[in-house]
Parts: sequence; structure tokens; C-alpha cells
Amino acid sequence: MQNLLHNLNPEQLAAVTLPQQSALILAGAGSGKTRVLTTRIAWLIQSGQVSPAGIMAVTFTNKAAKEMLTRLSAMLPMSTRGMWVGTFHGLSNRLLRTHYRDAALPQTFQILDSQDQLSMIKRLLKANNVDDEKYPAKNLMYFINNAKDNGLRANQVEAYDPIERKMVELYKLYDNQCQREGVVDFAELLLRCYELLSRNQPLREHYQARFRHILVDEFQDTNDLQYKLLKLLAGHGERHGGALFAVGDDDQSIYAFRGANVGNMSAFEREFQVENLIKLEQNYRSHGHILDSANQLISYNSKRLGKNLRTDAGHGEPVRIYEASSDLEEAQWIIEEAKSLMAEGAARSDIAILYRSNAQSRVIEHALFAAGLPYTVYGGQRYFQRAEVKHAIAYLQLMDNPHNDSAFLRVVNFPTRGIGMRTIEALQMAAEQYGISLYAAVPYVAGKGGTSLSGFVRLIEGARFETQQLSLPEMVRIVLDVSGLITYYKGEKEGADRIENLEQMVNAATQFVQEEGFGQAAPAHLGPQAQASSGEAVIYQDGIEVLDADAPLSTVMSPLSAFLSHASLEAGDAQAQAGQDALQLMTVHSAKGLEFDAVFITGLEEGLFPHESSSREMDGVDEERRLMYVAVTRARRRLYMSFTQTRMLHGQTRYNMKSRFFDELPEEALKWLSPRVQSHWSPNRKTAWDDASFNGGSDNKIAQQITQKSSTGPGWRIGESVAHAKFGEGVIVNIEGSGTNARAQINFGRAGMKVLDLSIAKLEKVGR
DNA sequence: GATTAGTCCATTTTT
DNA sequence: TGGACTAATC
Repeated sequence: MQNLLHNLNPEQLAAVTLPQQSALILAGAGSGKTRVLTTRIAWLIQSGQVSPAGIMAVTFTNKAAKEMLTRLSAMLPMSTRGMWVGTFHGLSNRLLRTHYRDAALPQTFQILDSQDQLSMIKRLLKANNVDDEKYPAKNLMYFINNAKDNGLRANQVEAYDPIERKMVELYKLYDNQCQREGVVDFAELLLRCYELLSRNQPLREHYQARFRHILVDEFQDTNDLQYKLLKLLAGHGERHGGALFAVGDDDQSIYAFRGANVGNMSAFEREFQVENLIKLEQNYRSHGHILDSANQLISYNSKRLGKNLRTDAGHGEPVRIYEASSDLEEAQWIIEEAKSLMAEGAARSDIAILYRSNAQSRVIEHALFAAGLPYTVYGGQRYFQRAEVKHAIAYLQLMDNPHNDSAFLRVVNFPTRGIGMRTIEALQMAAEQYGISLYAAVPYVAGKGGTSLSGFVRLIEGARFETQQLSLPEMVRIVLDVSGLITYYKGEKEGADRIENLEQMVNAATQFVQEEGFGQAAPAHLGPQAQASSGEAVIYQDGIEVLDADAPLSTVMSPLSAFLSHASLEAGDAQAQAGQDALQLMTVHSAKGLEFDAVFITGLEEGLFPHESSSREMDGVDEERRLMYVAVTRARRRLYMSFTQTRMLHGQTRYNMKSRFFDELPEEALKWLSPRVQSHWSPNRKTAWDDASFNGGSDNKIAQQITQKSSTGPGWRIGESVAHAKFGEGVIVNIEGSGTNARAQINFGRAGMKVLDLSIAKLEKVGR
């Protein structure tokens, strides 16, 4: 116990040892948030206040959940079994598996990932002859998910115009279709869970009584439904229920675009009458200048719960800022700096290069490749998302639940087995007519198509029969062969990697079976009933099915169902990183939660960061600023920022002003690096002639005149920074006309784009 | 039924 | 600019 609390600072200690009450922990970046969370759980158990089964810890990512479990098992002498640690979706899945009957789901219900969901919506639109110009599948998907994230069913959504009314109608159809197929999307997992618990009082009270302590990580990222679910579990406003311990940082809320509501933090504080608001402001990560920059920057946001990070480390190095002439040159500079960092002993993996949008990585990647520096880009294709893996999964899905139409359509003719469009259309007609799944509709299709379809059904049935008594890995092995996938990819030019990925699935299954505690001999098909002898999983109270506190996952679902859930809920790692020690490239979003010795924040230009679309959204720039705050606080010792005069975007040259965020940093913490001596017309770059003709639409002769004029005389040139008395600083984007008629189009950033007469407007050159 | 040319589009992302 | 997706062709 002593060493458990050892080395905690006073705030951390206070948070860890709070009494069983609602608490909000405002945990700044690098303040030991995860440590507090895990130590509290360990302390609660060690001090005998609660048994592991009384703990629920919720995270957003599997990575965070895994991390928590790892740390916990290192801290605790006993097993963490009985504790519920997982993502919102993972825990919801578990609950729904246990109470599938009460939730009105088939035992083998399957989880649609976003890809499946979109294709399902596309099918729905087609089947109902909906104009997909007017109702793009993506919009409908957004509409449905948005409604579900707010806890609303179709009949609860208020529609204000005909378009919305139609969307609501389609939402309803979509839900019906999901129910028919026995599939649920991500948001549905949570919504079902919420509805199940709200409507079923004994069940709700059982869980409320069980979970004495509910701990939530990254609380600022919760959406409305997640918060409602937590309130329900914590028995807010009811007799039962445990304490909600929420940890989060409103300054790091960067997921509003996917429904996260920072307002949940203050709502929680208010609704639970939180008396214990603890701020963790001691930062153990960054040096002083970096932290000062972060603090000052974020102070420009108005709606904050208020928090200021401090460090015991010294000021350290200043934040270095570099103005490049172009995106290419920016990349070049990054490489030079990274090289010198490495010469000083930095490992490549200690250096991160961050950008606002993925498109920016290409130029940097090119330069790194040319320089022969190993690098890794975060956020590639995940294992279970790869086409070939999804195909194999689809076969397994059909074996476990043949009514999953998405799975059916994915592989009914892959590898090709002579089932064409006409046959599929006939099948869809039949399925529509009888209101059944495609699989079930097969007998209703006659003729040649019907024959080949029956063949497919026999294939699935055969695979099911053949693997009935086998373990999950053996089953996967058989499916890979029987489906013809391996054979198919053997005949493909680029098939070797795909085959390797498929083979990898057997290993994934083996690992899964071991980690999740499925007895190695347990046949993959057989569900809970078959295993009931191994321990009563489900108990009954007042005639209601409730989960035994210690029921392992293996008693509530079959290995196959569990594996399929796992494939949907945990997409797996992105590309196996070949070069271990590599520079880390990623978006600022994906850098959240990580830290590096040295960090480059690139593309700090108006329009890019803050992104131009953010100015159109409510509090959009504040969110961009939080994003910048996240970026800054990733750095331990060295922080670099860069922006460029010229950037290629969507095949067009853009001239952006430097980001407003530079004005929000403390000057004394910064070091502006003088750019290398360079003319604006260095040979590598496009000439003004190109630029002018590219942007202007003025003809080449005129553009050429301008070039000659401006490159010799005191005139103005494209890309140049200027200052205007009223509009402030700007960048010349284009010049039209010449002599006294010359007019310049100038991007004044926040003040907007202006066209000014060069002979009239009083412009000053801005020293760069 | 596969290849190919044309079209469209373009923050951020986990589950 | 370049990737992803669709329509037309052999």
C-alpha cells in the first residue's frame, strides 16, 4: 500500500484516495493521468473498499484499455478478473452478449464497422429507389450516427424539412434492416445498451449495485449517449449506483467533429454536484519554454474550466520557428534539423513530425525517402480492414450468422463463382419480397443463377459442418482453404502479401483464444449452453437474467462470435513497422496521448492550421487552438514549428499567411530562425511567370511583363508579405494588370481576401 | 468479367 | 495533385 501511493504528488494523492463520491479530475497533458486512474483502482482494491468485480473502467481506445490492464496487473497481487476494463463499445458488447434476449438480439449478432455500415446504407438507398444525389449515403450515415450518438431513435428525431423527414424515414428502414440481418453498428451497441438498462429496472439495479466505482478516461471525449449511459450505470438520481470518477482535460478536447461534447464535463460537475474537482497541473513531460508556450496559447480560449501547467524542469531550449519558402523547402529543413538532432544522439523514434491534415505527409515522405531516412506514418490500413482479411472474416460471419447481407454480398462471388449482377438482383428482389435475408432467399431463385447460389450456400453449410468440432484457429485454417481465397491470391501478381495476411489470421485466432481464456478444446461454434457446466455464467434474480459477477467472456459467447466481435471492435495494428527506429509521422490528432523528445509542428499557416473550414463551425477556431495545444504539449525537450510561403494543395499553389497561433505564443520562449539566404526566385521554384499565369487567368504576356517589372523595380510580387493599415498583414496571391492599373489580390487571413489597386493602396513590405 | 478511361473530390478518427 | 470510385469497353 505504501509503495502504491509513494511518489505521488499532493494532487495526485488526493485524487487517488478520494472517498467514494463523484469526482472530476482535470488532468493536464503529461500530468500522470493514467497513473492516477490505475493507482486509484489499485488503492480501492488493496484497501479493501471494493472487490475487483465492483470496478468498471472505461476508455475510448483498446490501446488505453490494454495499457490500464497491464499497469494494474503490475500493481495488484491478485487477478484483475471480474473487473470490467474496456472501451465503451467493448463493454457494451459484453453486456449485450450476456443479455442478448432482453436486448432483442440474436445470440450471434454481429458488429458492422463503418465500411460495412456505409455499404449497407448504399444498398438500402438503391433498394428504395432513393436519389443518391439528393441523399448521399455518407450524409445519411452521418445523420443516423449523429442521431444515435445523441441517444435518439428515428421516431424521436425531429425533422424540420422534407429532406430531414426522408432521412428519418430511411433511418427507420435502416434500423429495421439491421434487425432483420442481426447486425448492429458501433453507435447501436451503445444505444441498445442504454435502452436495455433504462427499460429493465432489475437489470439496471443489478449493475448499479455491482459497480461501486466507475472510472472514465478522456471524459472530454464522451458524446451525449456515452454520458447518458454512464449516468444510468452510476445510478444518477436513483437509489443504487456507485461513484463516477471522471478524468479528462477540456483543453485537449479535439473530437467535436465526431460528436464529443466537452460540455459533458461541466454538466457532470453540475448534475452530480461534484465537490471534488482536482486539478493535476504538475507536468512531468515538457521543459519550461514549451509549457509556457502551451499555457499562453490555450489562454486565448474563453470557455475553459481553467488550468495552468507547471514544471520543475528548467526553461530548456527555446521553441524554434522556421519560415520556409515552399512546402518542399520546409520538408528539407525538417530533415536537416532532424539529422542534427540525431547527430546529437536522438533516436529516430524520439522525433515526431506532426501535421494538421494527412495530405501534408506526402511532400515530407518524399523528402525523407530521398534522404534515405527511415520513417513510419501512423494511421495506415489496419489489419482487420484489409480487403483480403475482410473477405475471410465475411465467410466466418456467414457461418455464424448467415443473415448478414453485407458479408453475403462481399463474398458470394469472391472468388468468382459465376454469380453475376443479374443473379444478385433477382436474389435481392426475392429477399425484399419475403422480407428475409439474401441467404434465406436463395431457394426462391430459380435457373442457372439459383444453382450457383445453392452451391455457395452448400459451401458455407459445408464449412460450418466440417469445423463444428474444431478449435477457432483450426476453423480459420479450414475456411481460408475452403473459401478459395488462398487459391485465388496465389494466382494474383500481387497476391503474396495478401496470402501472408490471410495466414496471419490463424495466428491472430490462436492468440485471441489464449488471451481471452477460451479453453483450447472448446469447439468454436458452441455457445454458452454447451459450456454451462464449466460454471454458471448466468444467474437469475426475480426471474431476470443477470450476469454472474465473475463470468468470463468465454461463457457468454462462442469463440467464433467473440473473435468476430474482436475483429470489428479492434481493427488491429496498422502496417507492421519494419524499420524499428524510424521518424514518426502523424497527424496532430493521432499524436494525442503520445510524447516525443523532439516534435516538429509543420504547416502552421492560416487556412491549414487553423484549418479554413474551422472558421465556419461554432467555436471551430477554439478547437483548432486546442489541437495546437495538444501538438505543443507532445514535446519533451525540443519543439520546432514551421510555415511556408508557398504550398501545393489540391494541385494548386496557395499563398497562406503564417498562422495566427504564432501571435499567441510568448515571444521570450521563441527563437525565430533566420531563413537561409534565398531569393524568392530560386531555380527550384516555379517562376513568378508560372505562378501569375497559373493563378490569374491573365495571359502569359502580361504575366511576363509583371514578372520583369516586379523582379527588377520596387514593385510587388506574388507570394510577398505586405501590411495594410486597416487589414493588417497579408500575402499577395495574384497581380493583374500593370503600371498604374496594376491591382493585387491579397490574402489578409482573418480579414479575408481583398483586391487592391497597387497605385492607390498604401502597402508596406513586411520584413521576413 | 476484367481492364481502362473519365469523373469527382479533397480536415481531423475510434469504435 | 493524386486517389478513389464509376462507367464504358474489349
